[in-house]
Amino acid sequence: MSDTQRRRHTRYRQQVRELLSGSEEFLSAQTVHTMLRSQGLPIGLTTVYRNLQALTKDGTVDALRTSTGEQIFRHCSPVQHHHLMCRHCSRAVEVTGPALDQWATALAEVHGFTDINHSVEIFGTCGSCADTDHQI
Amino acid sequence: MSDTQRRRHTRYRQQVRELLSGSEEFLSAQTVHTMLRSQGLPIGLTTVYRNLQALTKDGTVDALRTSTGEQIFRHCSPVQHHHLMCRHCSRAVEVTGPALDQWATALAEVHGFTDINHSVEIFGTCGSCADTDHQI
DNA sequence: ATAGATGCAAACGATTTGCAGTCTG
DNA sequence: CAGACTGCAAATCGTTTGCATCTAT
Repeated sequence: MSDTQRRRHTRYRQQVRELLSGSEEFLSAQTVHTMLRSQGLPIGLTTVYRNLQALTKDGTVDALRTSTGEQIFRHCSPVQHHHLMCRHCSRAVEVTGPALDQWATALAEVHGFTDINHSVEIFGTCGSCADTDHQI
Repeated sequence: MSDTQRRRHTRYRQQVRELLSGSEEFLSAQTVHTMLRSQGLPIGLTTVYRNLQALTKDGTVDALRTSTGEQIFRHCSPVQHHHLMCRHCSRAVEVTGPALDQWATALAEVHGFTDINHSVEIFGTCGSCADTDHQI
């Protein structure tokens, strides 16, 4: 749960890393697996999971949880940004909040916390879905 | 997925609601189940899940996900507050951020979103865990 | 009566692990 | 060569569902 052991340089880990580097989206392990397979890479789902885990542990990628409990990953971005997503169509808008980030950091420090990391998820009904008169 | 159907007034749902009303903590379904059983209530785990789901749908309780993907519930509080938690010992501090809440609401509206709901989770290493020289 | 509520067992979906074979440093 | 890495199948774990049985209204 805490070892950042020596890693070998393998083709698959490299591919997983590259795929994430080339996307600004948060992707699920299953999606990463499907994408790599469709690129003709015969990688196994287990390997994808293990590599995403390793990359997360090494701080190469960030991991998050969707509201359904599914894990999603994205390459670490220098700028922290958050998400505004529609609970009906899952449309997502990336937003940043410098003030918010500072607040979170300061707040955590005041409470004696270090090595801070935070995430903000805003859920709502987007315009088109509201129009469609979706039942909640 | 969207029906707030007519609910009957039953002993079990009442107990689940009361248990949550009496706690400021976020509790998992399993915990709620265990607590009710230890009170001598012969309720089934399935029923706990179904009631927590119903209460969440009716807006009586709020549901969240832990970093392990587990769902946790708490009675809705009039004031929105967020969490600062230690990634090692899971110690949590409740914090409020009026400015943040306004920012989130305004931001969502600007993007045409309605029926907004947001959550902020801040993770870090708390003082005691940092002292203990925990391996990351 | 009649539709919602409940319990149990089986089903599920995402993630993890055991194990044997493979490959990197 | 030793220790990482990989794949497959089986195991977990939290949560959901099918179904027959109760029970509130």
